[in-house]
Amino acid sequence: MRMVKLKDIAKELNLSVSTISRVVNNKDRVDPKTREKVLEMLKNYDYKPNEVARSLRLRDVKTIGIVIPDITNSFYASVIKGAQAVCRTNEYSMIVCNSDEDGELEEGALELLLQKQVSGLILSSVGNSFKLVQRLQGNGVPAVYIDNMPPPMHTCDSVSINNVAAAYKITNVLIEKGYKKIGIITGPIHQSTGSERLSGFKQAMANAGLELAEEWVAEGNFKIDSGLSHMRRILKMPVRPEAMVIANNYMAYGAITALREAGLKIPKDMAVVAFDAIDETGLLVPRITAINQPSYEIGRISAEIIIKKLTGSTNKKVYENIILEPELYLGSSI
Amino acid sequence: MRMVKLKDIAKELNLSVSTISRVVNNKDRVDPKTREKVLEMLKNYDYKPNEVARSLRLRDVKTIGIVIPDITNSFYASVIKGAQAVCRTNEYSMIVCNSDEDGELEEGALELLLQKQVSGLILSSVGNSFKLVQRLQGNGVPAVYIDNMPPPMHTCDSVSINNVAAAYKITNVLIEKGYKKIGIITGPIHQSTGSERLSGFKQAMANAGLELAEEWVAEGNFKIDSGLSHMRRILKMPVRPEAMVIANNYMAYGAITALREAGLKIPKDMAVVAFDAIDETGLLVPRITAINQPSYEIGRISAEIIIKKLTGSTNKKVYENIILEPELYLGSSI
DNA sequence: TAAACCAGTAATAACGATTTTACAAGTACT
DNA sequence: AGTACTTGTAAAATCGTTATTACTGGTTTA
Repeated sequence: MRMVKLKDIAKELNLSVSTISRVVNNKDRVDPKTREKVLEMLKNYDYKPNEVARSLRLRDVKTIGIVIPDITNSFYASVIKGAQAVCRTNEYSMIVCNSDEDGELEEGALELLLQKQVSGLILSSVGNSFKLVQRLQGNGVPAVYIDNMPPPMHTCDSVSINNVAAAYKITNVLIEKGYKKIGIITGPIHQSTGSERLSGFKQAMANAGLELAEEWVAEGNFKIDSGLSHMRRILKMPVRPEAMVIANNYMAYGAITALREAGLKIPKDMAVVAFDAIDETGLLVPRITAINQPSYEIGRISAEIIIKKLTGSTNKKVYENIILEPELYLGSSI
Repeated sequence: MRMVKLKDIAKELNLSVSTISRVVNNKDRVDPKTREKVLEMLKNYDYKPNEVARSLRLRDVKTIGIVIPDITNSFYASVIKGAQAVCRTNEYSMIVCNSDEDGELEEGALELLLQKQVSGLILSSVGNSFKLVQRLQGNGVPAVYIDNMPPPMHTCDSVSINNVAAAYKITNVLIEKGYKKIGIITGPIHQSTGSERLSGFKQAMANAGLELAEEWVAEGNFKIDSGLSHMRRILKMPVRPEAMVIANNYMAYGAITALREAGLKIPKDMAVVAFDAIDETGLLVPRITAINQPSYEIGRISAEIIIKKLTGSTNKKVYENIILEPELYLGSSI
């Protein structure tokens, strides 16, 4: 059994396709009596318009593409969930692509989305796909960067937190507690999240007049293993830091594991602060003090920006750079 | 700047659209010299076919739809990731829909996917959307159920674990350790996961000749709160179970929280076993003994079944019901 | 009463691709 | 030399919609 189409309904009622279409789309210029008849028949056959044909004709697929590094990271999952909620109420759907933290795969995903003619794009970039994004934008596709910002940020929309300020803030929490020997495991330096969090950390240290020990500054890759290995390495040093800032949740898991391996207690032997909701179970002891990004909101606002640009009369060339306020969660890890 | 299309290239080279199309699709019957010229021009303009038009003509959108209750649940996120990997290598994309555990929203999502003409469907159903799924199948769209099975399972493909056997097994782990007074917090009884896990539990109890105390059998809803409140209630009873089976990860978080509130230790005061990877951080103490579903595999195999049916010559009316072996993780919670 | 207008409908032309058919010129075969 | 086949290309049909234009009666207007 094939799907019933306008033509079938038209034939059944001896009407033209265009009339049926006008009924479906609730346009005027159709006799109330005819409309009645058509509506009944549509219901009989349970007619559902073919969105592919519709998209082609209207040149709009009503679909937002999202490319993120890892969907199993609850931060990104939550971003997606937020964007979804907005999409649903606006009858948009979402094509979700995992880049697996791989720049090539990210570009592949973007090309796919380009070909699929997505109406809008949400992107957390791990590579340098900026040119592709510009092409999308050139075709009238609004693009919102989240998490990692592209080099020339002012030519894109974005929704993020102020990573420099956030890192500054959480480092200061340590400093105010009296910690002086502080290290950091940050993210890849070529990603804005990595470099900005490092930068905020350094500013806080400098501002407090604290010496920054370069051997306690490690560049991780935002994955568990890198938190584990960097912390293991640091723990072997003749002089250890008293506290560590860890630039994301996964690396924190690894770092904490390294501390436990070494039989060290948090915060007695070393204090730990981090980024992202470390523990969605709420069961981890001690609770880790962390900068908590409003992930759901990031997704929600991103989708709203896109839909506003698509449906509203706002100028597409005017870009919004939304900075959200992260939440500081105070645990007992310091 | 609009997107360049076949017609533009054709005009530029004084050729017909069909010739360009044949070059793009690597069909024969085109002069090598012409092909050369065309290829160069395609590269010049960086031509990318419009997938919407293509999909309409070919009647295939090369897209798999997936509807799951909650993308922030790492189980489902992992399913998606597995399916994605397969989709990527086969140049399919995925439309992801959250049902938020709501039957109505689930149906809405399915209708959307139907209209979008998705090529295949992966579904974890929380309601009774079976009729809609049948309609999809009637249109030649392979549908794979995961997690929760529909009532007449033999008319659909499915990938799951044997929930009865798994519950039986993990209950037996408790029994072999010598626990006799055992309770359970299961999922909604109208969902197969809920009822089957309860059923396996009951079989294990009966088989061991243990008495089943009905007041220790609670029907939860797979969310944190329900684990919390049911466990609180059970802890207030005059006679407490010595061990509890919890039917999923979220309810386990709640149940463990209730135990901690009451100052009870696992497993000394009460043993706990559960379903799903309780702790992705690997930091929870004690580690919870649990049935671990191969979520990534479930996604991967689901997508493979769909793509095989779409591209292969397999009969679409022959359904596969894949039962995967879950992993038993032995923690120190018993 | 003829021109102008209107409501209701059908016919037609898009949207951007692929596939089928048609056709022209060149080559092979009898 | 005339037919048949081959090769390369163009033209047309198609996918299922929506939007524009054209047409048909009937009603209003000058």
